[in-house]
Amino acid sequence: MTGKVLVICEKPSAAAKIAAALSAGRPNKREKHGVTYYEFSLDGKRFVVVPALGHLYTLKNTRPLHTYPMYDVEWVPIHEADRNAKRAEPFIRVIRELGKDATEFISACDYDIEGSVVAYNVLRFVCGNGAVQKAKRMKFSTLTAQELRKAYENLMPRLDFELIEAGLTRHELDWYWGMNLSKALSSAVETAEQRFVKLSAGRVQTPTLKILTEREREIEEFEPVPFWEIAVVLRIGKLKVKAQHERGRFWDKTEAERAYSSCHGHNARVTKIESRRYRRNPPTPFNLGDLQSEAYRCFGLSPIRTQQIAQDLYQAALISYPRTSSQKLPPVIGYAEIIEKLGKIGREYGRLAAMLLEQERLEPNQGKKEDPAHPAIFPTGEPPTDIRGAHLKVYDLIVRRFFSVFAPPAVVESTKLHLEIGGEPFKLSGRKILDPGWLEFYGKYASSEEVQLPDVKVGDVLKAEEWVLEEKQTQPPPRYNPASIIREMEAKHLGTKGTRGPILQTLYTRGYIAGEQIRVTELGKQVVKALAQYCPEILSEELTAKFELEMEAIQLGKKKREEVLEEAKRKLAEILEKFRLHEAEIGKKLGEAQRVARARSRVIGKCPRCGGDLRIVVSKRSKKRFAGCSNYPQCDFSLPLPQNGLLQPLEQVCPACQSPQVLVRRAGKRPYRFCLNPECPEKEKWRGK
DNA sequence: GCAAGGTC
Repeated sequence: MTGKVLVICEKPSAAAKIAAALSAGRPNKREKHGVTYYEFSLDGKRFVVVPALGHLYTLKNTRPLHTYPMYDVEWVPIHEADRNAKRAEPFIRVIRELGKDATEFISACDYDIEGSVVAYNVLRFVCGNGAVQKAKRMKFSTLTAQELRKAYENLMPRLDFELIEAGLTRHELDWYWGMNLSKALSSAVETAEQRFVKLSAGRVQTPTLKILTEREREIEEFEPVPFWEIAVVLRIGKLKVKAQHERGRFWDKTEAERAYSSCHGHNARVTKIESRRYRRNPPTPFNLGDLQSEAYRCFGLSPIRTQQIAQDLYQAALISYPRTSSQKLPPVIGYAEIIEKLGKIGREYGRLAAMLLEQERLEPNQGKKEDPAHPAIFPTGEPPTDIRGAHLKVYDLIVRRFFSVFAPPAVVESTKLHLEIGGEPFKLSGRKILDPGWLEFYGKYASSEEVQLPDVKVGDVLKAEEWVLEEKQTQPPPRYNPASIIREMEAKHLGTKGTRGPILQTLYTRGYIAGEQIRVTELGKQVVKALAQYCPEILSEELTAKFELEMEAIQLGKKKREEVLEEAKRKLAEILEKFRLHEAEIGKKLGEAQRVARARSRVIGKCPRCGGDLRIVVSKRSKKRFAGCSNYPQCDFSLPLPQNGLLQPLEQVCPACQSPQVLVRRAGKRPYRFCLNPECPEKEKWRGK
């Protein structure tokens, strides 16, 4: 053997696949300091394939961030900057030890700007000694053996420096903008009120907050307009149906009343029947965003919780890599084999799998979105052994979705009956599923419901039972919920698949937003207002777009990193200077808003004794927390609260007893609902056990 | 303290 090749991979699972592909399935698996790596020989050389764990290095300020602006940052091992990143340390150690006598280096991280930076930092900070100049690059778009081997055969002779430069710039720009603006916000409150409030702004979080604030404004400014609707309840045999006036909304009350009195007391006559058949195509394979959206719709799981569950399922080898944006399933994953294995898991899966395997062809209905390193999420076919609760629900959703994408389209017939009631035109719409196709595979997660229509023909007279004139009001646009805002972020290219959930969580943690139906707090509004005045750039998703253009220019060699960074510093200096001049007034408003938001976040519900606000209070004497009335000492109503974990008031009252509830979040545990009523019938059940 | 990005 004449040399030693060190292959650096993005993560442990990628290292396993890359080693297997290059060694034709025969790598020697080894372990050092708890890190698994692989060895084999190839082309007369000794290969060592090691994993990173995503970014092993991060940007850190070289001196304390007491004042702004501040641009002095350096790359440090991530465990030195983040106490929760201890597990990264052994990876650096292992790579250092194995790389000592390496003669060649290959960057085999994901082929995107972050992956390029992961490998580059490892090469320059861990391997040293010209590793950067010597290193070659593997370029692949999925981690399949075939493509990995091809990538090795067509090895790029040098690192992808253009991509690396773009990535380094992205990190620094985000740090400059985010840290400095965050510091400016917090400093403003400190100047005005001599107290510290943790505030933040950033390229992704702030435009997201802006979108939510805009919706808040639309809702506040919304003026409802009254309208009238006319419905007639018809009975045909056992079937009871509701026909609507063809005009839908009447904006004029007298017109509505005139139409109502015309039809009142009359039966309906069928004047025309229109029906049309159409196909509803199967859904596309899940990427992380789609899974988060569906898990929220079907189970009410928050995007961040779904992400955790998917990660757990992935680590249990039950599903493929979940942090993907791909909606495509390449044939190499082996459709039939997975479906067969899933079929053995249970009777229902068995029945569905058999139906799919009987089809002439297995071809997934793929979506348009792609991912540089991973296919869409799919079940591996491994039998789940010990999964329960939400994990089981998400697993089932993923399996059924996987089945569905191979199933035929559903055939639906929609029918519209035109009716005449006392000279007024009415309509009755129905939907019938002629062939369920994929709907049967998606099962209870499919939303399409049939609307049954009576079997009638033109000229038939249907008996009317009830005539209804209803006054309604136009509704404001709906509030975003965690799933819909994440979809919006994706549509506007804000954040990445893995960061959208956590960034939304940051907005909650800062107290900028609250509630399942997301409302922007007074604090969130004031942050947006202050930034709108002094730094409109950070509010708009265009900053992300601008960043992308700059990154592209760097990748094309049209711009230099230093140039882009200097430009950002100049811009920020200008913005921050103006901001500082108004620190006191900005800080006063932010501080006041923070108090309002904090007070509101403690309100759990109404006091059942006096109607005041029931709030979370911490006892001065015992330091214990309890729910107390805002009218204390006039009203001394109180209830006990759990003492451990973070409490989050819930909008919905307890389904069993209609009392207010809080969500209890404890580190590493599943959040649970706590009903304030000590006598809640649900708790009685538990006591009995 | 404070971002956004990767990872488990």
